[in-house]
Amino acid sequence: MRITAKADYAVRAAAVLAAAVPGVPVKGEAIATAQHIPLNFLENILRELRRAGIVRTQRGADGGYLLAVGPETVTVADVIRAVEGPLAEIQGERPEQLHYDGAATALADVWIALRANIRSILENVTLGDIARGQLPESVQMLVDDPDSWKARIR
Amino acid sequence: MRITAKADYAVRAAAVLAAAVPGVPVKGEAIATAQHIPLNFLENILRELRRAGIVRTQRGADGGYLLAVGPETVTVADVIRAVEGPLAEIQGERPEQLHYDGAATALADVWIALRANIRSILENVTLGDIARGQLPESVQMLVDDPDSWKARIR
DNA sequence: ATGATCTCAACAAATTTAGTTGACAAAGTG
DNA sequence: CACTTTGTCAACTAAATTTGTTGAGATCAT
Repeated sequence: MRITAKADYAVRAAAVLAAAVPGVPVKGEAIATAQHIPLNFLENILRELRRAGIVRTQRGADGGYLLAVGPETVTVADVIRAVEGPLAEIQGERPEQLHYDGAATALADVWIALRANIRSILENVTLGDIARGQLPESVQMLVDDPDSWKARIR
Repeated sequence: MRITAKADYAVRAAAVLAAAVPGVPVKGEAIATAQHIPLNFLENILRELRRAGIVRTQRGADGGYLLAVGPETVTVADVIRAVEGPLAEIQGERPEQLHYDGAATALADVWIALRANIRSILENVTLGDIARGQLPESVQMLVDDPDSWKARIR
């Protein structure tokens, strides 16, 4: 269960746009230096966000990238899906398409529940939330629980 | 956020052992055919589960694999950690070790909350639960919610 | 001893990840 | 118009990860 560099970069770049003055384009290079993201790679990512309708672009001098929609209407899940596809996959299949035999039959339900819990975080945090530094209460409750911060030693 | 074939195989193999008659070894080949897992790959995985103290082995004729501990004391999270390392990583780092700048500062908390929600499923389902086909109520509630089954169209 | 079974290191093909490169297109400025 | 700035895009690539396979060996019960 890993978040790739690409997905992480995408959310961070989108957060920068969410925090920018509305209507004023932010240059790719400004995003790259602010978030320490390789510029060329970032441009690939921003182009995918544009194709997904999350980002708008302006070419030429004084050009750059802008959010295509309001920061409160785009969730982290939207951004990740735009660059990586489905939020949760098991061996490349969506959880609801699996079927297991014998002793493992109930495992399919575990994956369904897992995806539901992943969604309940990623679909409830918007770019605006991140840019403002104010997460929804249901998410903040988890952050405030000391247990959430403990690394489980293997 | 994907579950690899290896992690999926590991949980399914462990579920087979959890469902077996206690004390009687199950042959690798029996697990492989029951769950449609390539035998050689499965043996690699079972060896890792043995090193993690989850599985016990018996060599020779009438040998095979057994759970080293009670099925109710091993969680899905334990099995996945044994073969894949930490449950949730962002760019190879644990969530609590991240720090972001500027507009993305709050993103670190999102990853913490995400891991907490992943754990609340995977650390609360045991191999016994899966083998019996009876998941904990908090997990089953999510499975019973029709929303959990909908594929989000991108 | 013998056959069944697990052990282990090494190898390897395919895929994914994380980028880089270079030619091009559009927008604004002088 | 020429020129600079910026995004667009396809193609390429190195490294890591995933998903296995192979073959020689160790161990156990009979």
